[in-house]
Amino acid sequence: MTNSTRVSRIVSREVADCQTCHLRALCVPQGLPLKDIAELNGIAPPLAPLKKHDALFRQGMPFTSLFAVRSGSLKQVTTTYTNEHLVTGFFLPGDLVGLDAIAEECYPGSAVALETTTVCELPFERLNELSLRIPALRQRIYRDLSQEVHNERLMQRLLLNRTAEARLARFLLTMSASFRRRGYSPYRFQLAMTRGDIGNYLGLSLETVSRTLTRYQQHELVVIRGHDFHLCDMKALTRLSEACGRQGAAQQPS
Amino acid sequence: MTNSTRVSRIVSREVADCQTCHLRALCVPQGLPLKDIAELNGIAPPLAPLKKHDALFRQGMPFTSLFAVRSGSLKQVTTTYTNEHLVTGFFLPGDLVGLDAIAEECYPGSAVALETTTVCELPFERLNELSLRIPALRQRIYRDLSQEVHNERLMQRLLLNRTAEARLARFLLTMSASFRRRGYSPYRFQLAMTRGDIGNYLGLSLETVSRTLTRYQQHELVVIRGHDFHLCDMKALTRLSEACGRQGAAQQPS
DNA sequence: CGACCAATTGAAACTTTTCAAATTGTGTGG
DNA sequence: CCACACAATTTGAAAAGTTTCAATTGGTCG
Repeated sequence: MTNSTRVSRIVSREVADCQTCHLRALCVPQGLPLKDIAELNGIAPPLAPLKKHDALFRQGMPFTSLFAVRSGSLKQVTTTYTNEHLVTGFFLPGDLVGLDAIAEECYPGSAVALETTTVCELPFERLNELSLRIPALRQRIYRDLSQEVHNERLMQRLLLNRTAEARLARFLLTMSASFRRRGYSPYRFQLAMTRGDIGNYLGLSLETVSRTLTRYQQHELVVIRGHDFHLCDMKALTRLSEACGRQGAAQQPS
Repeated sequence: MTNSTRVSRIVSREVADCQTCHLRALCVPQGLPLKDIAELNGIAPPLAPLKKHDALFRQGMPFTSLFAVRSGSLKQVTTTYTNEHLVTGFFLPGDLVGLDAIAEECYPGSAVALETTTVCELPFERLNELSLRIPALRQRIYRDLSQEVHNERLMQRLLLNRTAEARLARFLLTMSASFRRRGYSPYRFQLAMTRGDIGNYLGLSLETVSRTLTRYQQHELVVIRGHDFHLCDMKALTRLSEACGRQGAAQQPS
């Protein structure tokens, strides 16, 4: 349909720096010894920048690499066999994109740039080989994968039993924490995705997202100007995100 | 409180080497054929049977092993820091319990038997050692973990945008598929968990679960007697589970 | 049998979606 | 650079779905 989402994956392998890229890429939750990181240098060339709406990879393409986000952001969209488009994740600088492809041999969703975005490619074959020689790397991959499993599990449940207010509060706080971990301000950040993307991700209609955000502003919890987010009252947001508005959760299940 | 949920985990560590068994043991999504469960006996000795409400492990205990379910069933319950109890998964014979603990060093939830249940213990250290020598095994672990990530991601989104009717239909079909994979009838099976457990898992109140199930019966899609489930009209259930009752999904997110 | 827990059912309150329309923002071509 | 078209956002009001509260039934176990 729209050719603006064509795949642009032209590799420009002339980049030497990338040391920082590796560090950030592979040290998201926890670091890898520096001497091991050095070994990775050869294998992660940054790709040509993606423009907004460009796909890093498309659902169904054979899995070859993980990608570490250097700058910008992406969303992952999975199209189900019933032809629904589900936003299954957002990726910020430092995130590894493609982890959920390892099992499939193919990417189970498309990664689409939300803005101008640059990534490093980490060919999985090479990672695999390296992981034999570098125990810490193997451990790291295990950890990241397992971490994902756990995060998804918990996030899912947390969202399911919650009101729009709580979901959105949690979303904002999660984003805030991401930025904090990366050394950016947790109080003020830009989110390139649309209200529709957020709603899709959280299981809410875009109208509900808009309304809820408006209500937050009226209560002076946040100030939002387009894609510019300003968290003013983290405490209140935290309280909201924890309020278990619906049952099914707090009870003793047996 | 109730001492019936005491931890029973007696390890017997005499391990004979059997690569195939380990490999098969790791075939989580597919489940483990019944005849192979016997084979596991040598390497991964079954623990003393758990009685209903017994915990296989408790949230926070140091992670040491994965467990393969031999018979019976369990639920995993995670208690959040806000003291909510979330049912994060159900495990049937052939399932691997504990995958999401690898990242944490500790089990991120408690595994509680829903009925009399037997499991085999798979010490993770051994798996880890073996994975060094057996590339296929390492691949298998990667794959299973990644599969989980993907499944969780998709399941989450699918549930989030759906009505109670669709969620429950999907739940039943998922269970049905599990039983089919294990060689049991996909049309008739027993689920030991309570309506409350199901509701908690799906993000619905137990009343809604009950009502929806009743409605299914009125339309003759199923026959349910307590924990005895009878799926009569799989097609209709499938149709229901696919109906995207709410927006946020079907739209082109950009 | 009685106590207790799970399941069912009803009715009111509440939340979210849906539909519709107005407004703002953005990028492109003249 | 402006104007236009198109996308994203906001807002309103009615409809739909879910939860909550409350009461009842059914089953199990000591």
